[in-house]
Amino acid sequence: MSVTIKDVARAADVSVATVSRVLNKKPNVSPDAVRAVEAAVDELGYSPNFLGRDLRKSETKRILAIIASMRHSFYSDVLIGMEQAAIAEGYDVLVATTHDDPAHEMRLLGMLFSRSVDGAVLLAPKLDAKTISGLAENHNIAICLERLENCKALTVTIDNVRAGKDAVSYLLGKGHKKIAMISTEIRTQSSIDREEGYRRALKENGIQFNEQYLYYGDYDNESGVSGCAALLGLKNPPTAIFCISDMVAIGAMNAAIKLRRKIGKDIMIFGFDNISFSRIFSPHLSTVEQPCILQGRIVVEKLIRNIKSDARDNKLYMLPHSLILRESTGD
Amino acid sequence: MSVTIKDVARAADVSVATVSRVLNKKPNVSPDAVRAVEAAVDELGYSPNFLGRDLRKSETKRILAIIASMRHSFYSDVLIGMEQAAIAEGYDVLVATTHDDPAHEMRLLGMLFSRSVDGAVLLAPKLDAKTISGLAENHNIAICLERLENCKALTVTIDNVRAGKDAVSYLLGKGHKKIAMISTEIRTQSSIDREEGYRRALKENGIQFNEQYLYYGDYDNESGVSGCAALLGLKNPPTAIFCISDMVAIGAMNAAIKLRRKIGKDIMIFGFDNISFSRIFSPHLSTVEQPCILQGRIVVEKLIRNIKSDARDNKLYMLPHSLILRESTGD
DNA sequence: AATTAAAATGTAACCGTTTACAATATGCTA
DNA sequence: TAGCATATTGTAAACGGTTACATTTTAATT
Repeated sequence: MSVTIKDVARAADVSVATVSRVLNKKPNVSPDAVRAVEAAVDELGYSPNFLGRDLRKSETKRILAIIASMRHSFYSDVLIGMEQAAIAEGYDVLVATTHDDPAHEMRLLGMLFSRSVDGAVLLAPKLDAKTISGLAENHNIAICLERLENCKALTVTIDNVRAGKDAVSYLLGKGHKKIAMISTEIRTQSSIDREEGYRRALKENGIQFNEQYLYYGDYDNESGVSGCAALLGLKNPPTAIFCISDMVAIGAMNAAIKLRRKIGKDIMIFGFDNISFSRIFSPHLSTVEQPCILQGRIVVEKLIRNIKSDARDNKLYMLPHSLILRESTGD
Repeated sequence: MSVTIKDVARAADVSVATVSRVLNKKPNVSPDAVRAVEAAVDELGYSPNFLGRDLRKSETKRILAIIASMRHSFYSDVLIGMEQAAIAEGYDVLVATTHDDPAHEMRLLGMLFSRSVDGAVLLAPKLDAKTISGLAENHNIAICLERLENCKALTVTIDNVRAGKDAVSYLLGKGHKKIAMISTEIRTQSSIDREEGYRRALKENGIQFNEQYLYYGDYDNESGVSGCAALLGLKNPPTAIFCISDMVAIGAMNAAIKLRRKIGKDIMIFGFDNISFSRIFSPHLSTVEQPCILQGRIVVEKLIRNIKSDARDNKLYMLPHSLILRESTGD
């Protein structure tokens, strides 16, 4: 059917070993042989079957990035970082989506178990810590953009407690005392951590936590709309809202505008992620920026180190975040 | 090192053939053997090495989707459709990004040539028609979301000429005579086609094409901003603008707002893609919707059919689009 | 020219599966 | 119980590469 290394060997009148050596640019092969092989390769339009190679070498030089969906655009930057690091080491990055289904996430991890890839990075996993911990003992798994409590697996993320605290502290510093938060119903660790940061900032400034100021939704726009509407409808409404994501923050701004509040004046809105829309939407959104590209680069660098060595680094790495201040907080 | 089918065979006290039969649920294997093998598999934590299997069977049951970047969120829906069709046929879909670099696109196609995947779908390819035509002769390649002039490769897209014509005709139907278009500098076929649709709509309604009304930028927000500003700055400004993408349209709306035009009244804006932001942004955007999920599903169905048979279907399929009318055209 | 080291090449085993084919075990019929 | 069909099992050859090792060729040294 398809042309193999044997066909090339025959055409070039050399052995398969020589062909392999030429193809892999190994030393100790004569210029004549190189020419003959290259000619045969062109002639026949040969390209090596990686299944054979990968099987023999027991490595694929491929890393799988497992993401929930392509909707969330900041995965894009993480991917860029992952690819930079991967290409530098001669690896390729493949992406697969779980559509928020832990079962599908597990199915995709099957590519790792079946040795179709050398390692996998879970971007914001849906599987629980215990499961992943177990798998990470025997496989090259890493987690990025999220941490899992009590999960012994290589993890690269930011310090969401600090990030939440920084954002809220900034609002406090501007003199706000009535600060609300729109968080998520789903208890991801990043939400828990950002909430914890919110609480700590209040506490350290001697402000009593107010149950009514904590609204639960999801990461999407509609949650921001309904959350903001609910919060501003309170008898004693907040003057600032810290949102779990930029999408939520944009929803919140839309709701505030509809209620004729002057954003950045009557009401401050703080987002999280610094998605590209946060500076397209008017007013421009203040937000927390994660170093996405860097996280991607680091996680792949460390994962590849794990793949290459037998000692497994399964530590937690937290990278620095930063605040981006724009119109929505009056800046 | 790692546990193989031989280890399982030894532990279950059967031959590797029997293990393989159990694993693949082949008939004619005794209940005893099934039990023994399953016990051994659990015991040893065995999972089959697909490199071996794939090599032997010369198939991977994997399809690669090659996209420019994850920035453009509507790829997400196409992916969903692709996965639906793939999973129904027992295939997996992997994604890889080119970052708009044709060389990288070619590198990724290498996964196809090296038989690491059974087929590849190019979502909006950057390689030229001739190159792809050549490759498609010997490989299972398909194109989606874009067509290439004179490219003999399986293609699934919409009729962009009609789509452009429909959008502009709608504006004409509302009585507008001065209709501009913001297109792209880069001559992708979809841009060319949508422009052609724009021209045809004008022509059929007896309106002279006005060079000044055709602005060239890219697919991003900033092009919309500068394009709209330029168009509205003309001595004889248009009263409606058809934009090559929703991102551009949103930029255009931002510019129009800044210039204190009432969108949907003083100026109509029409987008393309129906991205989720088009109904979040205020005013809501009128736009052309492509059947993304359907395109994904169809392209994979047909690609898998090609993979399974030896006859190669390399025709062009155009799926129906629709107009979504919202506030930005006064609806 | 003989000796020897170095360079180039080839042979064949191996990676982990699947599967054609052969061999054995089982059940049924007469 | 022999004879035969059928069900179950095992053996070994692929699949397409890489690479250790053996072998041949070439170049260098005397």
